[in-house]
Amino acid sequence: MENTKKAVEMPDLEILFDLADLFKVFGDSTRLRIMYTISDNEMSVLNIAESLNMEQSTISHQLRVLRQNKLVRVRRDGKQIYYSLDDDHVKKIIEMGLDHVLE
Amino acid sequence: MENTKKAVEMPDLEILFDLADLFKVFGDSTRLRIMYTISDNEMSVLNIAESLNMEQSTISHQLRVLRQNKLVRVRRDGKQIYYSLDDDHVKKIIEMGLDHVLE
DNA sequence: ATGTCATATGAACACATATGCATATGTTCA
DNA sequence: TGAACATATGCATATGTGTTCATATGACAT
Repeated sequence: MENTKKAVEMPDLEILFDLADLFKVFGDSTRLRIMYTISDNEMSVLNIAESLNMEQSTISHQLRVLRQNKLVRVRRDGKQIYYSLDDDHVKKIIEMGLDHVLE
Repeated sequence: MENTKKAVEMPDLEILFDLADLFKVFGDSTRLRIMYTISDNEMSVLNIAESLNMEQSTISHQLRVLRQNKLVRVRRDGKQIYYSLDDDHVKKIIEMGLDHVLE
């Protein structure tokens, strides 16, 4: 074999759009902070807002984005709604990026 | 141990901004297409543009973004400048995202 | 040096997006 | 039912971003 690199076929355009949309979600520091905040424990919206010292509505807006992209789990308990990271998959994506940034 | 999830410490804000900036780069379908195009072979700017059926300047602008984020390697040969993906690291980030999108 | 080709850059525009304010929705408890 | 609390949503706005056009920069050959 001349070339050791495997040819990676380009996914369909539609999938590429979805992929770009996914990475867009990770491309905002507020959302990253939210993800870190709920990475080990679920948290209510207000708790997240206080923890990050930001407006409740800002957090709520961004949580919606995370929800729509299936990156968080949601659980209602009375008046409060608790959010947590959906899976370790999400953490891995972040860690991969972090590796690149830190090197 | 009650909680099996490891507590992941939140990186400093400055690093989070860098991290968000990195993911922003992946958050555009044109740049993703460019990355796929040069993932197994280096390619000249014009070749990339023709291959994706886009303006040369559009590609050039986006290649600059990729360059600034150290995601591509650059090699000059005469009048042409050849771009290739910087490392397999980049591919892994894309694949991670793809896994999430396709599931 | 001049013309030609390849690439990069600047400006302008259209479009997307993050945030904050005000308010609506939904839940609990009295 | 009504008050109090938690969350979500609509709107307005400021800021960011992708693309195109025109042009500059740089390299090569004659």
